[in-house]
Amino acid sequence: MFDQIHQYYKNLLPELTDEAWAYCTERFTVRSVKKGEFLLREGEICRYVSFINSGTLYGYRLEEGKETVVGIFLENSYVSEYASFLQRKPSTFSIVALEDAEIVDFSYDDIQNGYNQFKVMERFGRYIAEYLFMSFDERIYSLHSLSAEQRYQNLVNTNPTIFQRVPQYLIASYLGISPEALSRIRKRLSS
Amino acid sequence: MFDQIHQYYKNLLPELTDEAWAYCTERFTVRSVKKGEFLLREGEICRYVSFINSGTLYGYRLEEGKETVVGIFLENSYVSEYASFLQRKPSTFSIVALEDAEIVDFSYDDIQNGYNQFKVMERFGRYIAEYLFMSFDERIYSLHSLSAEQRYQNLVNTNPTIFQRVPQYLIASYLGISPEALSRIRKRLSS
DNA sequence: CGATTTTTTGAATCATATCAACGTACGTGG
DNA sequence: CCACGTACGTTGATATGATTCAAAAAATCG
Repeated sequence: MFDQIHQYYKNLLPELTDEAWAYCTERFTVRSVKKGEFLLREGEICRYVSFINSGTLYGYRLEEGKETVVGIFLENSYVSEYASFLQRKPSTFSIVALEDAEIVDFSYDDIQNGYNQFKVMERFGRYIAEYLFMSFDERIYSLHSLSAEQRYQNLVNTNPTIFQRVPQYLIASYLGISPEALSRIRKRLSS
Repeated sequence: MFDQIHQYYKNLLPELTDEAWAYCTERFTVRSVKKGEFLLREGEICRYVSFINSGTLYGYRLEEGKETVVGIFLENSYVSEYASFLQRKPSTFSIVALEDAEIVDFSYDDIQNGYNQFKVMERFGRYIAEYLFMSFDERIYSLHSLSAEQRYQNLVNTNPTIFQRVPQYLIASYLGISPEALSRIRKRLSS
């Protein structure tokens, strides 16, 4: 049940204590999310950080009636609207399952309590935030300095399997281009 | 000397202890940076997180012989190549003073030691990373979902004074547009 | 004040968006 | 199991916003 997430923790934080890990496992709750179900709706406060045991989800914002994809979340990583979670303010996007998924929830209160009780948890929280910061750093670089074509190639290189699991028009939106443009880029690069 | 940074700490972290603060002040080093001087050069490992007492700096990357501005750093905030700092890997951009500046350095080793010795410092590091994450979240939104004109207006609203201190062509680069485009946007909006 | 840097303006060009139509794949109910 | 409908992907034509290049105008600095 918690094998994957335990692996993730130990990997990020070798000094994790048994005591702190026990604190976590006692509070984790496993949940099944069916394809098309919402994990979070725009405007709600995000109360959990959720580890994805299996499945794929994506986050989107409604803009002028259209979906803008802000994130794609794959297994063995976390899904959350972390800014909403941290600030306890309404989320700016919704999260939906693209496929049936199994996730492990860890609630805001349990996490804050964990920070208070265990120094090693405090460090874990720091590592998570630092990791997210660095991921965002990459994404800013991509959006700021790369062409649509380069952003596409970047994504294919770092995540070759994503096209087998996520519809192309959602990937296009995530990359900040139209579905037509992505189709043409792929055609251009394949020939 | 450390009044501003003390204010910043207490604001972010009301539970800061005298002991932890003493640890910091004993290790802070104040430095003057003249206009045009480098705080960090692309390729070097960033060894400090620096608080800006006064002055303005900016970070840029060289791309096809041109400067791409990745950040603008104003007084009473931090300047660093934090991804380089955290991972101890070569920085992807340089940092230069736009005006004479006074900064307070806190070194990597002293910070890591602080994390080990004081739980409250560990929390401080978490808060900093969480804050940076949320700033980047905003920037990604801006680059992903707003037009050049909207990004400009956004910047003017959140930071009206920046145009008095930073040349327009650097701001244009930071916004991801050409100086000519920014000039035309300003003309369009002023009329 | 002159020299240099920064900003503005104009014209040509380019990448991507948009709109519309068509092709294809997929899953569901008959 | 096939047929139909819906969702997704591709292609073409046109529109749009931003880039690039060149040059002039304005601001800044020594």
